[in-house]
Amino acid sequence: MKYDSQSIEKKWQDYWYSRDFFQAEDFGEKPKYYALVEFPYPSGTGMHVGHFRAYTSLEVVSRKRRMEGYNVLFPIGFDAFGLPTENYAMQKGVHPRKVTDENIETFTEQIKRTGFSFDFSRVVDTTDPDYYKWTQWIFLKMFEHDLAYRDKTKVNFCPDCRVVLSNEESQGGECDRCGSTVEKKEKDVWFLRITKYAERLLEGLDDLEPLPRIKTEQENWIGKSEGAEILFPVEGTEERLKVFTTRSDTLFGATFMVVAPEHPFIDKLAERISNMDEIRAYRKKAEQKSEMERTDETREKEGIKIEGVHALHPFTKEKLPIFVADYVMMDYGTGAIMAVPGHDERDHAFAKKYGLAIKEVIAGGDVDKEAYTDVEEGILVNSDFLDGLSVKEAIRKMNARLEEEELGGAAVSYKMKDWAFNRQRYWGEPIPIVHCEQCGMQGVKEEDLPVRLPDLERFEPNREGESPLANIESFVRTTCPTCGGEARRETDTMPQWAGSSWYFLRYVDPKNDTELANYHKLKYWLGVDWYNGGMEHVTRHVIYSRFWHQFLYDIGVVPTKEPFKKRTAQGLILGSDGDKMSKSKGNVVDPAEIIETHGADTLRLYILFIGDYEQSTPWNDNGLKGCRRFLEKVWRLREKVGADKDEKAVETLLHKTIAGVDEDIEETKFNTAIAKLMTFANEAAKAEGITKDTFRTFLKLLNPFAPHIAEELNERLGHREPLVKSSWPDVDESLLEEERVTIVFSVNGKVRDKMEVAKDTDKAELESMALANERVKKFTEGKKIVKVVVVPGRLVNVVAK
RNA sequence: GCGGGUGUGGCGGAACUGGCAGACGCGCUAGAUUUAGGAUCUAGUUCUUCGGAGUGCAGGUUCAAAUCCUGUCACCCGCACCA
Repeated sequence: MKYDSQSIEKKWQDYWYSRDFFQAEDFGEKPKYYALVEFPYPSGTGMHVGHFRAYTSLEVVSRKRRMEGYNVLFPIGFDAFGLPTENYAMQKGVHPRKVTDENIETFTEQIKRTGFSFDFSRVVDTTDPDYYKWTQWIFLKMFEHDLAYRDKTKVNFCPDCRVVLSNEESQGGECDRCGSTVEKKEKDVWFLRITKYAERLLEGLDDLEPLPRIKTEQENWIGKSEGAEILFPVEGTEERLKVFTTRSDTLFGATFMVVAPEHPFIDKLAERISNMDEIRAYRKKAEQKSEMERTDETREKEGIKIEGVHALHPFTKEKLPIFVADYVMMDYGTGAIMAVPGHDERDHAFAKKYGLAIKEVIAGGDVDKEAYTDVEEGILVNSDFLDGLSVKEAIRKMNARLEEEELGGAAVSYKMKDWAFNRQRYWGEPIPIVHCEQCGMQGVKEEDLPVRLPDLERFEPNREGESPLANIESFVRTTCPTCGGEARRETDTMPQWAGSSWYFLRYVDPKNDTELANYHKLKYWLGVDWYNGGMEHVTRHVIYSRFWHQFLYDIGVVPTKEPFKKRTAQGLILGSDGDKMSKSKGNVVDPAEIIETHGADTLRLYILFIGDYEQSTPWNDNGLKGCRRFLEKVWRLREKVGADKDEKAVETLLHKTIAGVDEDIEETKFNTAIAKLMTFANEAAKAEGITKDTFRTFLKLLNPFAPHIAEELNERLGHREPLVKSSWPDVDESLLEEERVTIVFSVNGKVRDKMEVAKDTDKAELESMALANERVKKFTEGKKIVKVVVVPGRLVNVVAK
């Protein structure tokens, strides 16, 4: 009978899904295992092969864990708020709710047709009021703990459309919709005080088991740098200009100061500044510059001297000119720097351009020519009480001295900024805040959650750059939860990151309507044992969820400090032309189509066999066919079943395969695991016959990868117990050892001959065998044998001159 | 610029702790089967002047290097005037 993947797959999917085989059991007796994959954004185009690559890995792990006797939680859900749905709704006039529901249905169907063993009884949808009620609840708690606050920022604003644009919508300073030049508009927006958690987010990385690069990426994002803050008095005023520096040792080399254009110090001293007009013009120019322009490192650094004010060196009392320059950023450090041209390259270039003094305070280079930045060798000079010290010692001494004299002291700065947490859009969680003229900003009462999104006909933002919600009087008008007076609702919604920052907690207890999840259930299931997702999410998404989790831990809602124990990331699947898949290039592979033509098992297998799991790799239709051929070969393999006893070679190989497949799965080396299954199938096909037990063991190994065909063959073999309920095979260590091994004979490191010998042949014996070997003799002829290296079980190397 | 990663046949990729480079798959070649094609099976497939040479390139350590060290080039990812 032919291998009919379509009917087999349908049959087993019905069987599994109708019997709840994949439902996780709360407080089950078995050891728990929580495998988590990033939930998808249900777009209208259906699932992408990237989704499949992300899910098949932990799908294999989950199926293996169940066979190993674990109580596995392997959930799925939908991160369904977001711009694409809203834009689609705007264009077509269909409500985002309807679009979302349809897309979720399509995704669910595609997932089921692949045979994934998700627990479908725990599906979450971030746009469901029963879900976003808790997203809002967490926000309220953060608001109560002063972690959510409002502040002004500059947003991208299109003067023609009169809407606020995201960075993606305003690339190159032009509005995505109408092409007008985007303006920067000052606006009150919401921030989450993630910087308060910077140190803990850094520390917690030690408990995560990530790939080294994931860890360094998170460290870079947090961007901790240790240095000092120093106060510079401003001559003739009470003002003191605060700078952050990592090189407080070079303080005596500071010859001027630079402040960011936005620095409030400029406004404070406006009256004393004689060239304020010039500075205002420069400011305006800097403001119009896009981030890209301002951060273009090839651009010559330029600035403007502030006339009329000087800073004073805290120790020497020397007058230091102050410049404004846009290469200093307001949101890093203190927005002001002391410039040490002798020992900083940027400051050096700046000093040369404006003819400023360059002072050497660390001996070792020629500071007239270039900045000397070495911190290992240099010795302090021209630095009063620091002379003769190394850089390290000088920093320590200077920081202590600064503290003593109340001029500053050691300080830490983080690159990470607070998290801008709102959008002027409809399709997101409403921020549960009420503005009352009497009481100010008030959180909505817990019992009034969720603040539901009102039904809308039109989704365009209003003309002042506010969210479409601002147009709905019935939504906006409310009463103050504190004084009961008239009040207005906040109309901004949360960004897409919100719902995805805690979804893995909800899977644990998805239907709970009195708390986000029951504490005892969380205690049973957390932490997530293995979390897999895209490389592009390993910084932001993982940091954001860790931040929320740490906060929830602090207020006693979750029992673990960190949410995830292990994080991996799959590489991209490129189009067969080696380019990123995109509609415009026409190189997109549609997984739904592949399932129809080749079958789900073939797709599952190929997507893991395609290459190194963490590396990006191009799609290849022929490779896909190869996987289908392998399954057909396995299908025919059952004709070999019936031997009473296995050939010794088959038996050994089987156990090697068990050990190898097991290890490879744990190390995310799925491609080699599949290669090992192929090797076994090839050998078994060559044997006279194989036993029924051996074939069943092989099917168990295949089962996590290609469960439909494995179940079908298992059943046809006459086994009553389905593989989904069977146990993972054990390795018989005694069978792994082969009795005979191949020894390589080499001369001067070059292989000259090979020989099969008994495994336990000793060193002396191997050496004499090698020296007696004809080929070895030929290559050592006329030479003197200097040395013989014997590695038992592997090789003999004869060194001859 | 800084940090991380990767470089191996025609292609995707293997190679434990330094010990037979190229597993497995694709593609290709020849043969069998077939009216033919497809499918399947068998054999072969790094290059080669048959001495050898060969893991981006140039050195080094070692009896032995894809693997360790130094330098260098290319590509990818992240961050980026970070004080």
